[in-house]
Amino acid sequence: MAQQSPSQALQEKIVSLAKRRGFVFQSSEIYGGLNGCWDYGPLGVEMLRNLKEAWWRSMTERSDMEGIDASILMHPRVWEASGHIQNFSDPMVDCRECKSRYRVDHLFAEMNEKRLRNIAKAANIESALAKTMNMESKDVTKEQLAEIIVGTVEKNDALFQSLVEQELIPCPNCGRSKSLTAPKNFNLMFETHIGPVKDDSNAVYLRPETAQGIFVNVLNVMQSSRQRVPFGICQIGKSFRNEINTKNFLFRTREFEQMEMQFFCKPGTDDKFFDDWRETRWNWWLSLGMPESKLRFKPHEKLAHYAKAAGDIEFEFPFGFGEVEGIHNRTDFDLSRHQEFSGKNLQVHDEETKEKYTPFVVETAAGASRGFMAFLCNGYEEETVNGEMRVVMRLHPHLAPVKAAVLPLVNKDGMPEIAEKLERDLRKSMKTFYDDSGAVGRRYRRQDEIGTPFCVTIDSDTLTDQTVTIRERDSMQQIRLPLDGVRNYISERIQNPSLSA
RNA sequence: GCGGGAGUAACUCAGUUGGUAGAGUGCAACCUUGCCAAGGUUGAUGUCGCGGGUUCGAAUCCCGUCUCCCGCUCCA
Repeated sequence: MAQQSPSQALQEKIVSLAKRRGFVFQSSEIYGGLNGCWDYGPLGVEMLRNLKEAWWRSMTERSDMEGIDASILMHPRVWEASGHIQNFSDPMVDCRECKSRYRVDHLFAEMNEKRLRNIAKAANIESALAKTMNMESKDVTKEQLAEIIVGTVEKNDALFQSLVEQELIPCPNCGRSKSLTAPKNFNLMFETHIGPVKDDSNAVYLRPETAQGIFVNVLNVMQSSRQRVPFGICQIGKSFRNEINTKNFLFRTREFEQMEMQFFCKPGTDDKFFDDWRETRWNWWLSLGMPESKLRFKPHEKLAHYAKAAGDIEFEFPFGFGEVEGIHNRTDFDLSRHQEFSGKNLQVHDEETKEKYTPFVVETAAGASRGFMAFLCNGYEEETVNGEMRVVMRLHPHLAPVKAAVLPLVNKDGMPEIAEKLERDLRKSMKTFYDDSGAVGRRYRRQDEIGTPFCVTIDSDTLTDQTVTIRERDSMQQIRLPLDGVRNYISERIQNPSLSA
């Protein structure tokens, strides 16, 4: 067995439990699996639905919010407008010697000016560049130079290779010349084709983010719902990114689900809404049982091309802190671009000042798959009870896939019949599980492992006085209740977990 | 994509110098059991990740490949 850290062991235990109990399976496992893809099993799908439901309700139960569900396939021009066509395909090169990999644009961005000028000269683009920028070649800045070179080189692999051969582009890591491979294009969007014939003219993309489905529908939503700025639109849905490397179970996958909200507001109010949403979203994670000690808010140092302010809510996974939700001030970038590319007016009218403006957008984009994994990691706990190890998944009752298990203490004297009837009754209002196999203690532990908050046990007293015990997952304590009060009791405790027994 | 580790039952893992696979847990059935898992009896389940090669014979040796984990890289 390879040496592994405790956190690595923890992650493997969670992955193992997830499979064994039906939370998450690897995709296409009987065929050897598909890299970076996972399936949700019977318990996983319940929990994921609960998570999305909790998000949806918290977001839409307010007067300034509407929901949509946009198509995954969108007009290809959407991705030109969003910048994904340009920014989401980064040519990369490898160093044959030291095995380092670089993005071509990074390669030139790091170079000093002298080298850049030599390259421009060698590539014979210096004068062309000065002409297009309408200035003398000596006045062109280092950054502009790098930008133009990148633009030229990225479209011309032969040119790049000839520059490498001329020893103008050494490897930044090992310094060797002539060691870089030809640029390889990594398109981070999945491409498919509309219609039965595959050619470039009918290419479409699986969306790499759900946001654009909201932006392109902003007029439709405003007109149909009579919302006025400020207001938000939210959506839950799958997105796809052709990641170079998948990693860490559900954390970095090629197909993932987002829970996303775009809030449209007047320029000048965006900073306030950014702060408000950051706080709202932070508190949402806490409301589902995330301890503040395992969360942090990390502001972005380098901002994306569209953002004015951005930061991530990060959870401390076994492998370290990782983003579970991003909060971005996207400014008017997206709507302006769609306005430009579609030719449609996406401005709104200010009643007070009689001015027109393009709304600013504050985005909250939470990962459903990542959140799911975060709650599993957070809930997993091993503790010692009477000298035995107990594995308990401390999931918030809203998230728990099964809310209540019904157990006959023993399989005789009519206990199973009463238990079955109770289970049928409870099933109408919550997800339940009936278990009559083995000793009751073992059945409790089985439920602990999948995070079931309550177990109801029918015993011999039930036969005479119509009462049952309810055993609570975290404390393992039991109370006695009348049989006909069970449903209300559990419903209330799920609704408001802070109520004590 | 590079480097390192791993892949044998649902899970965790044994399997010696090559001789067609075992344990524990789990699962199923029956018995037992009256509140915190591992009492009893019986039973089922294996493309040894996949493909090829060497060999009379491969879980074991060789090559390729897939998947997972770690590090680098990447993550508009």
